[in-house]
Amino acid sequence: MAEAVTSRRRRTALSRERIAAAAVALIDGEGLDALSMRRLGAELGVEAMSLYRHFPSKAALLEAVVARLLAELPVPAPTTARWQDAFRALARAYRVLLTRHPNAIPLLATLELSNPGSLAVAGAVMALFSAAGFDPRTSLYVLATGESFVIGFAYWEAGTANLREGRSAPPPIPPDANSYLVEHWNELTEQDCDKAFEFGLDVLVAGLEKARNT
Amino acid sequence: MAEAVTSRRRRTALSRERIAAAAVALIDGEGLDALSMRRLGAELGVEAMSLYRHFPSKAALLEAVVARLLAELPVPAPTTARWQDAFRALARAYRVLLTRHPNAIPLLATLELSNPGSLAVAGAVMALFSAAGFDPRTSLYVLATGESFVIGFAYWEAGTANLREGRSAPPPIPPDANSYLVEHWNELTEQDCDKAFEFGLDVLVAGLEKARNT
DNA sequence: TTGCCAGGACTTACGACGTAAGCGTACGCT
DNA sequence: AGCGTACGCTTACGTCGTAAGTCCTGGCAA
Repeated sequence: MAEAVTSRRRRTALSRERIAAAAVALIDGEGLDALSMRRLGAELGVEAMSLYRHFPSKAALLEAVVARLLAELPVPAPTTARWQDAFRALARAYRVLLTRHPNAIPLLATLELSNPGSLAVAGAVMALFSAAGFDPRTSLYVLATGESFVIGFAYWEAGTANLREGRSAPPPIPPDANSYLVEHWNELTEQDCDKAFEFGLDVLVAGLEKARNT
Repeated sequence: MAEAVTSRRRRTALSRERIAAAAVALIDGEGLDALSMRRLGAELGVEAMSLYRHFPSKAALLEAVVARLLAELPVPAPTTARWQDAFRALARAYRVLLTRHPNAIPLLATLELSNPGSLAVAGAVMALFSAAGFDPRTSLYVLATGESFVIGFAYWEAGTANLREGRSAPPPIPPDANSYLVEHWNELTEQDCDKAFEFGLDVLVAGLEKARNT
């Protein structure tokens, strides 16, 4: 009876990993608001309070969720590639992460640097830029600028999603809209977020190149 | 009895304006979570349900809060100034707004473009950049890039506040931190957000100048 | 002046939330 | 065989947003 020893346990045992995974699935599938302890418990075939055996609070659970999401982001290794390319690659990877988990954006946006995963990435990024010739203080500013752009862009993308997909009132142009707005309404509703992101990336890289030479 | 005619009314009458103002005050003073209908009612000397006479839902109230906050942002008028200066001025003004209401950042970050105030600003900004020689589509990208940076930076600033003010564990350096991180820990804890923001602004403007000439 | 009406605040109630406290049980040791 | 403990369950409290209905009061018509 080596295998079936545990008879049929309640399903498979609860664990931090399993709980966090279910939480991510729930957030992705039904939004951040759907993630309540009771609901998450139900999803796992368990009562809400059972989860507290594995996490001291919902906040702790959310931390684990963030860590799990951040693990999807490859920490950049020291590389021989041009720093411009490394920067672009990292920013794109971060955006992909946020795009795959749009409902988790607020979680990742309010990231405290106390999060170990977050610190690891931050350290690697700063090392990368220092190696590229930026001084440490400036490397930090570069990190702040890059991360700000990616996070902010995720909100932009989410905030204009209704517009782009025409899910809000067909043309909700307010009557008092300024004339420029009406004239170029199409630009707003037909915008291409990939292109906008790449535009921002180009701007940042060009600006950073100049900053590096001063 | 021209004045005291209404005898002593319950205080001063409730109104959308008064409610929204109290909501902003409550958010600023005690955080977004403190804003509950019951609590807000109490703040106004009134029961929670009375507020529903003036707003159909809490979401509607929050919209009014956002509108009120956005009204603090001066909509840029067409100007003869260099577009670089106008861009910087607007970004700084937005940051000031977010800094004065840090607890409201999530509200402003999730801004849908359906918000009239938001649309007005967006239109003005795009008009400004078009006048500066960017084509309309590119003007939109510029708007997206700039707003993303400012919003994202507000989160960065909020997320590193504990670190900067040393309110978190004195040095919460994780033991497995990469060596670069340990070595330059000071850069993280002593960072100057004003300088970081200005750095990002410089980068953006330089990058935009280059984008304009291509 | 009297009477009515409507607007605006109050009361009560429901289901969901996070979580404190304590209980029962079945597994893995010795 | 017996026991300790890890882990899930139950109950309960105070909070939330808000649906539904009640009651007071001030302003106007007659």
